[in-house]
Amino acid sequence: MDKYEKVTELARRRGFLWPAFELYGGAAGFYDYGPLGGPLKRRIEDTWRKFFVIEEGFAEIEAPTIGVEGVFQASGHLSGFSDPLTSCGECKEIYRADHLIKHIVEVPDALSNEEIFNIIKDNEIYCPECGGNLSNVYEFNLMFKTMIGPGNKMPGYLRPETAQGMFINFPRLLRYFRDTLPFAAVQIGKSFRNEISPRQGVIRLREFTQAEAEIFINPANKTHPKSSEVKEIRVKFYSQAAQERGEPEDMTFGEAVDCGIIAHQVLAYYVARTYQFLLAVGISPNLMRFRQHKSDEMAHYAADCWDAEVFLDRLGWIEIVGIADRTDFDLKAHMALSKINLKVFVPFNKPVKRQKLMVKPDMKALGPMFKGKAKAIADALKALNPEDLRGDRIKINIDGEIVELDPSLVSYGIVEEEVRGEEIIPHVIEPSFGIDRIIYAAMDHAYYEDTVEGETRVVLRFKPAVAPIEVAILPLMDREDLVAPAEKISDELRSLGLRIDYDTSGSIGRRYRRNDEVGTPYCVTVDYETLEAGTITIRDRDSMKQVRARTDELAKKLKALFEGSIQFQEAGVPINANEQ
RNA sequence: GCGCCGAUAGUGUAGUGGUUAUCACUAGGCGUUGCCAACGCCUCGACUCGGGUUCGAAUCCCGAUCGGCGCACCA
Repeated sequence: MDKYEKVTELARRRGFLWPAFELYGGAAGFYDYGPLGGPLKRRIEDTWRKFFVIEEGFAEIEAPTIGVEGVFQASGHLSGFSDPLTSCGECKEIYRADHLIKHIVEVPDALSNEEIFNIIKDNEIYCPECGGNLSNVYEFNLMFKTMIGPGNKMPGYLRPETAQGMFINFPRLLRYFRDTLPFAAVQIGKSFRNEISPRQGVIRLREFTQAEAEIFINPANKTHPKSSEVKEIRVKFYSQAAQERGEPEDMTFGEAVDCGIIAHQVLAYYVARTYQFLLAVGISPNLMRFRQHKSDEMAHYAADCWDAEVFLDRLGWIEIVGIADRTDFDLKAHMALSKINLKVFVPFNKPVKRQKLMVKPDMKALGPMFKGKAKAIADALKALNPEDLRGDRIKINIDGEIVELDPSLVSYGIVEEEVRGEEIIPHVIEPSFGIDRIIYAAMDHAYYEDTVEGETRVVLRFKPAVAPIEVAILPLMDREDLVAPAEKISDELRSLGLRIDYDTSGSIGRRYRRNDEVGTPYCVTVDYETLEAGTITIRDRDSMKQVRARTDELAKKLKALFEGSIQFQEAGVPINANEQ
């Protein structure tokens, strides 16, 4: 059994991840989070919130998972997500139908499936592999479609990314942030892609969870005020050049920006924050690297794009986060389709004085003269240069018709005006996290086996901040005199908000092993000394060592352990379990 | 979507055209047990689904579903 199998088997058996709809035969690409997977996911999301909502001050919003057509027309998902396919009747090979006719038609995108098929037939195109006949052209769209309301009037689509929710709320977000750049909004939620062939468990899902941030910045200033806080952090960069060589290179974020490997400070800062977040949820730094998109895989509008990749047993290097400078692509697209101004007014430090040509058409004269065309003529006049306005006759072109005017019909002059700022379209830095993949990676990297007295001990070495169970309360034996105080301790710790598991079944060793397997950082045992001396023992998952502490100090000690303000040995008096 | 391979308790497995489907671990109960998967007894628990062949199918055949691998896809 390889590690992938061990981890997925453990995840299934102990209630982290379950294939969805098992009762009815299942469906590929859908998973349930079980009683331990649910809390693990929530705690990883909460850690993300701590990093990006609390510490970075980004605004968390929640948009519908179903979007109307315009959203995905503008985003490009409706056209870009829908590929015309054709397959060979002989060898069953599948082809992009539009790619087969690229040498015949300039823009195959513009054609219907039927037109593409006709071109394939008329030009006698056969299967490039075996020469067989090609089937009808059909559409495969990765968007899940539905209907909003009765009557099939309004199509809706399950969102393929959470990002659009931030883009289409841009005007309200801008107002919320008092019309000032930079600002950012985030969203944690479900996205949906009707993948052709979901594989590899939770790595490729049809319904999955994303945590995305859209950071709107002024394109003229791609520096970050906190970049000095991360510039000494050293990671493995797998830049375009490094990929050519086949070897990632170790350097600090400061160096990566200085030598131009990362496009700019803002991008570097959020790549660094991503690194810190991934460490916080238990991704191993040795099994992590940052890979730059090659120019041919980068979206055409992106200025630079870095993926956080983790190494997973059997699966290899898997992308878990993408951090892209999407420039002004998204806002421009929504501006073009919605006709809503999504620009931001950015004031200059000092107002600029500027000479400006002022053209004043004499509307009183032009109106009666040209009637309906008067406005078009006036607009054309305003667009002219001073040279054109001089001379005996002014010639303008209105929809191909040359109109000649007497110069007396328009007056003009140079005026001085004060310009206080300019309208810009913000650029967007987008860190996009695949939460499900991060959860799987956190389990894979936490998985650990050792051998104790000839038995294999399986441990998930979760960070306490993400462990689904934080403390197990275990009466040494299932006896009333031990059970009663143990229940009391459980209730007290629960009232403090700790995730407690209380277990009396089987031997103490068996319960330790069970808790190791689900990653419980600390086990507390209640024994006869609890009754006599008012003390309990605390057991550390990773070292299997125990200390004895006062029962009335337990909550305080646990809190300190979780905060990392004390070492385990400082939580009480060390004891050697084997001597007892 | 295509090709190859697979599917038996919670997990890992044995096995067969014909009595009540094997074993281990797990889980639950009782007893025992003073700190790292102890022990004894008891108990729960499965042939992925649909169709066909057959007197009889969990076993053979076909299809579907799910999973693994390869190809394709991954805006």
